Amino acid sequence: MTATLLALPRATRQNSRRRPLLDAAAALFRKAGYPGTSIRDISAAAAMTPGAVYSHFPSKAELLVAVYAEGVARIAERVDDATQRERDPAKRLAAACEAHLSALLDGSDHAQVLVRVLPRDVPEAAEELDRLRESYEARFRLLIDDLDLDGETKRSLRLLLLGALNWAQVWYRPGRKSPKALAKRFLSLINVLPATVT
Amino acid sequence: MTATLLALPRATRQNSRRRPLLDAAAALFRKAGYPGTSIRDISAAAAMTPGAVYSHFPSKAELLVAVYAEGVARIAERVDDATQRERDPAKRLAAACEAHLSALLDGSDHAQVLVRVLPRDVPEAAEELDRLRESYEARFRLLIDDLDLDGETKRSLRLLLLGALNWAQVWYRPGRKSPKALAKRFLSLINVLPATVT
Amino acid sequence: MTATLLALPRATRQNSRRRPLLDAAAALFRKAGYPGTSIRDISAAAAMTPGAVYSHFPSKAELLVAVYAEGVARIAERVDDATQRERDPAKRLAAACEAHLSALLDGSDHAQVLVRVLPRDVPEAAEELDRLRESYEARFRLLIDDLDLDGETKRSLRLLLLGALNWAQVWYRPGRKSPKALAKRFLSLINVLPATVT
Amino acid sequence: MTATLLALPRATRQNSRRRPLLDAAAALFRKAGYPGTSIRDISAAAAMTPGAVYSHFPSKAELLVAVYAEGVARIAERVDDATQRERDPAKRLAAACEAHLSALLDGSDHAQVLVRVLPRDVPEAAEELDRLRESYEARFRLLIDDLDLDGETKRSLRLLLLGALNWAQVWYRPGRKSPKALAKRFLSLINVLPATVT
DNA sequence: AATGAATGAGACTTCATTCAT
DNA sequence: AATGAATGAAGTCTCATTCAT
Repeated sequence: MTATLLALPRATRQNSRRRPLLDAAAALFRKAGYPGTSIRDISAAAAMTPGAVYSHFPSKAELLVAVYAEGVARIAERVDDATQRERDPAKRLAAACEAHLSALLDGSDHAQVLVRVLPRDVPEAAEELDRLRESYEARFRLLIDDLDLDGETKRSLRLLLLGALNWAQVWYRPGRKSPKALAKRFLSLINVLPATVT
Repeated sequence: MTATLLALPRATRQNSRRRPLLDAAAALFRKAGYPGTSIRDISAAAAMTPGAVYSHFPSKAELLVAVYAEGVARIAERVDDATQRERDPAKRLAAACEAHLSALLDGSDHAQVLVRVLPRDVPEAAEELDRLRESYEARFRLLIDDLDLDGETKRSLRLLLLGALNWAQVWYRPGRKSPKALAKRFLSLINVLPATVT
Repeated sequence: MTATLLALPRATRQNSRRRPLLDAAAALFRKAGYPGTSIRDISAAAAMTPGAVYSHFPSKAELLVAVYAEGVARIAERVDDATQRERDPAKRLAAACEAHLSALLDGSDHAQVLVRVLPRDVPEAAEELDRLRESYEARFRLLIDDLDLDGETKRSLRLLLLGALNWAQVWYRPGRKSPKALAKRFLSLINVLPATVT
Repeated sequence: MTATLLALPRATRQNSRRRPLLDAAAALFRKAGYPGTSIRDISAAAAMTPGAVYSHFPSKAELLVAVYAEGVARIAERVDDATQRERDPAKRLAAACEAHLSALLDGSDHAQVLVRVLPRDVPEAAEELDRLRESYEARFRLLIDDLDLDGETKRSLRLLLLGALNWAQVWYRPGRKSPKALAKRFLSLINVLPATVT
């Protein structure tokens, strides 16, 4: 058994505590926001000492960046997955919106942090966080580009949809209506999309 | 007459520093958010000592509540003003959206704080802040109630519009396009509104 | 009516708020101790502003001294009253102990402050407070001097009795046994006093 | 062996500053009382920064509780030691009283804090402090239970003795008479104890 | 990779007191 | 005699981060 442990690839052992740390941080950032979460809180939730956190991340802001990056990866995976099942551009956009909202309201803590913690509230990392968000939202640019609309309308449509969906985290309470159904409802109000998308 | 003479200066003195204090707080909360703004920052901006702040407000959270209340009053005034100029329900809603977005992006610091600082980030005051926001957003409930739509559509329309508008504070950069024009663009994408509203 | 008010002797009007102030201070000092009571607390309880307190007393410590002085006067009056009804020295001491304990546990806030707030906890006024206490406790010196005991025994008896009685404020809870009965009990344990004193 | 080597320094390091911290706090609490002692005072006396105190105790009140607990341990040890040398119940009680008074007037700062700081002056910790005091004073209950007295007399005797002894801290000045001699004097005045106890 | 103690700055808040009015 | 705002110092405590071990 000891032999097995020692034989594991170095990287695996090294990062063995990185995973729980990242998850604990994601859970707390989502619940209490970035300033509302202390390194002590995170380390306690991950069963470490505060100092140990710095063996994995050089600062609290970098830890947030890592959570953000994972959030992007997770939500992107869900959106990409939903998108690939459709061929019609409007249906692809609709599927993306549904997956997006599901992830933000119901999904992993990491994904929810994308909207719970806004870059402007973490000046030290704002640029990086914006980059990460943008790398994800680029999907919506592309999806909307496939629609037969003029440029200004495309931009407005993107901002309208993402804004309405992201803001849902402010008012959403679980139980009433599923995120998917909410997204469908929103889409049904858009006049540049065919009524058949949902 | 004597009473008037004695009462006036007193009333003036009493509130003389409350106004700059409130304004300084609004400016800083808008710029840096609630946790990003310290009592020291505020008192310095209002040319007071930190302790003096507590002659006017019993806590930082109560100071925020006062800013919120004023923000609500200011944005409500602008929206009400715009609304009263129209008779057609759809046009009234459109005017409200334009005024709302103008206030949030261009208007007084106090109004902008409504969207810059979210209740969930200030647990001690969250309930009160939510009440204040709701007292303002009730206007949109009423405006949408005048449209000829079913209840579920009304609710979705309200959430879609307010979400998209509120979220604009996240991506908006002054210069490009006016808040009013942005709002018009958003409204033009809504299929339950006549194309003539804007 | 106005005429009446103005016609009152000057001193009376001047000190009209001194009484409620003193009483409020006594009540709060008794309940919460000296450091546990702020000028704000006192002024609020007396329906004044904090600044107004300084129209009557130059400092918080001096206010305490005034309460102490009144406490001494009140407890002294009760003890003197009880004492004068007896002729036998031992009975006079017993009556004094009973009155003393009654005043400390049941009596006016002012008297209770004598034991609730100890001079050592208010360095600025310690000397004055000690003087006041001593001026009161002198009664017990005199009463015990009338007993037929040697000097060292007199001193020990005084310290034993006053200590036991004063400390009662620490453990006493109303309801069980009356202060008078408690004092009698204590006295019945003293061998230099005749069994008939109580 | 390796374990021992690694474990010892660690254990040593862990508690190395707790001891001076506790001692500094005890000394200051005894001298100036609880509200009269600031965390800054304590940390300075222990050659730490104020923040470092919180590596050892979560609050000032908890620090006091720790001092109290040690005070109880120390005075209890002295009383138990004195008690064990005697067989006769009355003599055991007398020995306890002498040890008790010695500890309170002459003993370690920690023990003196038991009487210098009263639970009622620290509301946040009052319950815990009372528990600690009671756990110590239980000894006197037991010692007095061994005397041949009725219940009410036992209770009065305990309160009389402990009160008189504890109050000594208020008037005692070193030099005149030893604590032991004082305790003997007090005991000699008690009629339910044989004259031979001292 | 981890510990736990420590730092140093800074957080909010309280308080006795002062003072112009 | 009173007001209410202000001061200035000090209060307890938190926090991200560092570092010897």
